[in-house]
Amino acid sequence: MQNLNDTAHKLLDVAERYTQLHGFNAFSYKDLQREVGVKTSSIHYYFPSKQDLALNMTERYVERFRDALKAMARTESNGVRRIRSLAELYVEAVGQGKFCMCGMLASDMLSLPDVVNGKLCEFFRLIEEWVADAIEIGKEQNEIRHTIDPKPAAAHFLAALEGGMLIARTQKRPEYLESVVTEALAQMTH
Amino acid sequence: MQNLNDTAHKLLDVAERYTQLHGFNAFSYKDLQREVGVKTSSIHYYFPSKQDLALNMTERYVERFRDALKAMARTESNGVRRIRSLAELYVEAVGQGKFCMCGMLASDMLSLPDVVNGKLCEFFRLIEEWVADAIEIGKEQNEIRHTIDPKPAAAHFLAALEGGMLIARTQKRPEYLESVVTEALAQMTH
DNA sequence: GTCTATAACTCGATAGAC
DNA sequence: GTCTATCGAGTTATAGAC
Repeated sequence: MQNLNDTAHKLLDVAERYTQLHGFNAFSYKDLQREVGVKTSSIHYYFPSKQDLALNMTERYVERFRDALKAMARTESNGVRRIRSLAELYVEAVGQGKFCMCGMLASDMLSLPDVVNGKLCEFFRLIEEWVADAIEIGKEQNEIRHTIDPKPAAAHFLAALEGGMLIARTQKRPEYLESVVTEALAQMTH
Repeated sequence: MQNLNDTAHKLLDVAERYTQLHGFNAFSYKDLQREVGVKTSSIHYYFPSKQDLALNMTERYVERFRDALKAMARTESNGVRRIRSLAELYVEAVGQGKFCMCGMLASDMLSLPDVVNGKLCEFFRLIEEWVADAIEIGKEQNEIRHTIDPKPAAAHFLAALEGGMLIARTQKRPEYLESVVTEALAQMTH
């Protein structure tokens, strides 16, 4: 991903935003041309096919998200608050009318190459394990109940996060997602 | 919805399946022509625009789902088992590689008319209230903890259901959704 | 109601000059 | 790297005969 120049990154930025707002199949190279100021034929120079664009976009996104998770783990040692800071990212995105980029791609999975689907699985597994770690820490800090099994609880939390985002966006109510997160944490803590 | 003839219903059947598998913008009138055996121009006779198709499809879906919920409530008086029977529908759909139709439309909401979006909100509210009722009953039957507040807990459960479906489908693992449901119920019950 | 024929448009993608 | 020009295919939608 680091072997892409400035123009390529701008193209991925716009593609990413369109994907989160409208879906990957709902924007065209012409949209990128209009927003970045580079002709569609030049876009094909960077990404020969739209599937190449999908793969590069997803790889960059997952890479950045992994870094963001590491940073959050570094700056927040409290398990529950660590989970809350992840949820903040999602709430903020919904506030901008966006859905999770990988969630959006997941809904379009049948029209995307398998390698992209693999990246989506990697993304979800990544967050799941990060949340499981945070839950484990929360248990050690005696804030999360000892009856909670970190792994399935993390899968459950991630599912609620993705689904809550989808529903909150539909209803144009970011508070919906906040309420889902609050309830999720309430059920896990004492 | 009852004022549609047999051909119209067949068209909606196929449109519904395509939407759940690929998304509303990922199939064309030509796909319907191939599967139903009616020319695309005839499809426009029933549904002048594709947005009309979207609205009719969604209205019929919500109407049928409402009936299915009523039937489940009638045949199952146990709150927890009632919730489980709803989850069964979702698990079965994932087993067929499908996503929730309204969840799929929710991801395409920006390309759909507002009236469809209204139907999606109605759908989610419908399920949420149904689940809240089931939780209330589960509390009365002393299976669900008295500390659980039905309304936010129902929103949380619905979110986990939708998100779990999305992730399970991505990973081609219906068991993922089953595990999410099991965890959700475990956290709510004693 | 269903058909043939076609309009009008958009899409991803390529060739080749600079 | 970026451009102009264009191809071929796909899309929704309409007109009009039967």
